Amino acid sequence: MPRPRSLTPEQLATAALAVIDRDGLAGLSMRAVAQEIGMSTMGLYRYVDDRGELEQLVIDRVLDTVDPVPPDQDRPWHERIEIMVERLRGVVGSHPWLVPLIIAHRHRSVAILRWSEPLAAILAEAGLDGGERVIALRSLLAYVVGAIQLEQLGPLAGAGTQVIADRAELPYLSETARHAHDVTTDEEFRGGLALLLRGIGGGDMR
Amino acid sequence: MPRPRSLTPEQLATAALAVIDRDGLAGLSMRAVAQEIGMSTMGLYRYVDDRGELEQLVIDRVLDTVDPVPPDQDRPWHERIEIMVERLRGVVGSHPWLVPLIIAHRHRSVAILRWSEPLAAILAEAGLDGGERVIALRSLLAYVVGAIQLEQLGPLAGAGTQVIADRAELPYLSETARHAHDVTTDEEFRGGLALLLRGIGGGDMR
DNA sequence: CCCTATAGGCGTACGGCATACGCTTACGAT
DNA sequence: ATCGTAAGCGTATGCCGTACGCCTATAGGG
Repeated sequence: MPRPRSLTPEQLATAALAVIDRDGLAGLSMRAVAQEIGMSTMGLYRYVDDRGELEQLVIDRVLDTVDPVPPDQDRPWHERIEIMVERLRGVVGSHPWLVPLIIAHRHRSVAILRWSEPLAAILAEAGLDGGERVIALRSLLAYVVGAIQLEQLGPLAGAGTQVIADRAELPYLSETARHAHDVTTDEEFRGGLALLLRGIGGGDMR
Repeated sequence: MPRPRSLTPEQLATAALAVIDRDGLAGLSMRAVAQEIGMSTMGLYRYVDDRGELEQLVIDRVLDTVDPVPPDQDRPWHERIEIMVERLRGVVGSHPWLVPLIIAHRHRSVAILRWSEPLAAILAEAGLDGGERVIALRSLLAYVVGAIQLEQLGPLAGAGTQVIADRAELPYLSETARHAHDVTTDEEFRGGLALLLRGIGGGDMR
């Protein structure tokens, strides 16, 4: 009977994402999103209760693009986990600004659960049960979350690493930093993941 | 010749930390800190250029309390790494509010470098060189950063885990969640770290 | 075809934030 | 006693999220 809505939640999320991609997370405000859409600021509040809900909309929209379909069962389990993890990293890595948002709203996102399900299944298939599986799953999550942030905040090949390399009072650390250029971002991520997977597999990648 | 300063940077950091511990990170503002000290808001700007510098002061003050002294050389290398990592976790864990600040300002903190140095040394002693050591060090850092955040944002024993346990459409994940109560926070953290260390050690903890 | 209930959309206003700018004032060296 | 310097403060600006109340477009019933 009344006036119909003129906006879908997707359009809202898309507009907010456009603002973030253009002006960074600091540029995200109710005013900016309203202007992006061409609506008044307060008009947005017909669609979301508050700013947090808009943020949730954005991260849902992004995380929904992570493919949750279990990879080919013929591959060894550690390869399958690597595939799943790389999918998440790929999606999040293409919107680095909103990593903090994802961290903050992670527990309210259904997409991340749908993504975790095949991970849990693969771990079960690898022979992990009960507490072992809990720990393996959480460790993977911790590694992914931490690695993406490290990558985004201070890339291995960045200026910060060079500063470390020049610090004579930290011999081992600076020597390590000097080798950082040999390691690409992808190698770093996959290398660390491989270490974790080797640990999960008991060392023999069974 | 001119009027002397009435505040040390430590006092400033202590006041800001008091505000955070009392009112949370959201309660941290130049006004709040000024009030805590008993000074006007703008008076603070004689000591810091902007809010970011005050945040840096706070996290330096906290991270400076992390013991960087290398542990007893007689212990096996993986135990020594565990000791170092637990020291960082202990300090950060007692100020959970400022985890986001630490993440954001990590690369400007000297304390974290002083803490990383023995870590790099121990890894070298474990036989890791060049790219291998780079990856191992970054992985440890990524794990620690991620695990502390996961722990703080959604404890394994918390309500979020229960919600997952009840989701019938995610059988493996919910079955995993049902075992979460068996795992304490410490076990989770050490368990994941042990997996990573096992991977670093090549599976045989040599 | 008009009427009207309903919800969409908007304007204004409030309190809080960081901080630029300029003034006043306490102080130590002369 | 005087004066240059830097400490500390008051005010103002332009952001922010959002509570509240108004106006109006619209679709269903008459």
